[in-house]
Amino acid sequence: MLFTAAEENYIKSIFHLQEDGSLVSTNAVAANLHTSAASVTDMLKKLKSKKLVSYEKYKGFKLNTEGKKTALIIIRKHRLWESFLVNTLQFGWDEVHEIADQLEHIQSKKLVDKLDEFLGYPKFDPHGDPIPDSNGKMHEQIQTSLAELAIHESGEISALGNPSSALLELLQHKQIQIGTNLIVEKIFSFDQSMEIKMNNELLFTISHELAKNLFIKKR
Amino acid sequence: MLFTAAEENYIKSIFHLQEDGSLVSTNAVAANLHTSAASVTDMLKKLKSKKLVSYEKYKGFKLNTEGKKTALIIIRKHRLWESFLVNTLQFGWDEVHEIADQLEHIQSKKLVDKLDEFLGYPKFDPHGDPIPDSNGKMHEQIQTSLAELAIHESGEISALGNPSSALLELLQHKQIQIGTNLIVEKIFSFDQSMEIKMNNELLFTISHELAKNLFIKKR
DNA sequence: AATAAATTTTAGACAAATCTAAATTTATTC
DNA sequence: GAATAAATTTAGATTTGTCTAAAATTTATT
Repeated sequence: MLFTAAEENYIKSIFHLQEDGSLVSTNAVAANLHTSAASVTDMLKKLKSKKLVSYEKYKGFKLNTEGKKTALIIIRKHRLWESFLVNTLQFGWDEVHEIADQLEHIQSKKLVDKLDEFLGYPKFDPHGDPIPDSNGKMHEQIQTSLAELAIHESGEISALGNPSSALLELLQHKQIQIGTNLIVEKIFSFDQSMEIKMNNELLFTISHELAKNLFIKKR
Repeated sequence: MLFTAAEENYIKSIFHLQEDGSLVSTNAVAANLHTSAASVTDMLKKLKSKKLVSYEKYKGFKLNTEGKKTALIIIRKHRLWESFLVNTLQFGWDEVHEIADQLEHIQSKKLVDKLDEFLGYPKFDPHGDPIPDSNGKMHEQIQTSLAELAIHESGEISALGNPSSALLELLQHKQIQIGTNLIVEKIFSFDQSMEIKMNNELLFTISHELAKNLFIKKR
């Protein structure tokens, strides 16, 4: 099923506003999209007829299963394009949102999947938000970042937050990879840098910035 | 000045139809964009009011200087995105046109310039068409068709005469692409078909029809 | 519980881009 | 050069997405 850019913007907005399973209000969406409440009502009728939301007059609304699936496809595109803009084209993380808001509406599943592959299947975008995979599944942040580990805790590196070329270069040089075992030996309160023992032998100092981008399966 | 996707499509179409400085007809644009003549007339009034075309009722029309400048910006975007899709994301050159037709409408000069830089400032797109630089200047290329080469002459494929999907499919299958080096080994007077050695190893027979559609930079 | 306030929906209008059918202008042919 | 054909424009409608103002409904407050 294909949707217009306007429809997709409403779907995305509703998704972000229905944090848990709660109902969303007309005014909330209107404020979020900088549009009028009347426009939201109009669009809701359309989304209801397309079976993406459950909605009854005056009672609030929320995305149904199909609507959520659609939202995740759009969010996947948005976050992959943001990753591309920051990691590949060297944009600052603060200047990519507007452009990604346009790029997310490009219609081509193959393009998105090839972009994902090119970027190295990143799990998180430059803002640290999780990127849904091609089935709409997100790596829920059950994964702990290394930065959240306490002293003497140990685990195994399971994912990279943001596989930019700069990060990959650093990891390559230090021979850190997915599967590497580590234990936190010390944390300096001054800059929150950590001393980490890798595979029971090598001792590294790791910046807080880097630690936030290394995801760990605890043991 | 910003334009809608619809406006940009008409501007691009008129640009391609006014080869030299000739006037373009309503029907020609309608056919090119698969729309009705009435729609073209409507849009022409709009483009005239925005001072992009010179146009008088029933007399034909053409882009003025500002219109041509705008067209070149759109064409630059289209061809850079095609280069990205083929060179970076490994799309076949026969499957990128539709996607580039969407991407060319993304509004961000900075994005286009950064993409250009990332791609290494390419002068020609995967179909061999010249890419305007950020000032709208194109590297015009004096090209010979393969059919005009004499025996033992050599060169490099630099463009396609008529990149139809049928032609693209043939080239894709034979792994012939822009940049492929070749030398004419033999020409059969019977049907003017040629034996061509590609990249100093592969030997192909090429029909006169195909040779006329392959443009060569001689060496 | 009645009234006031806030929220939401409806009604009617508008701009963009498109269409079909009819009218107009230009081109062609006998 | 008049009749006919082709191309172009106009007139009137339609769809999408938006708006404002008014009406309907829900929620909050005396």
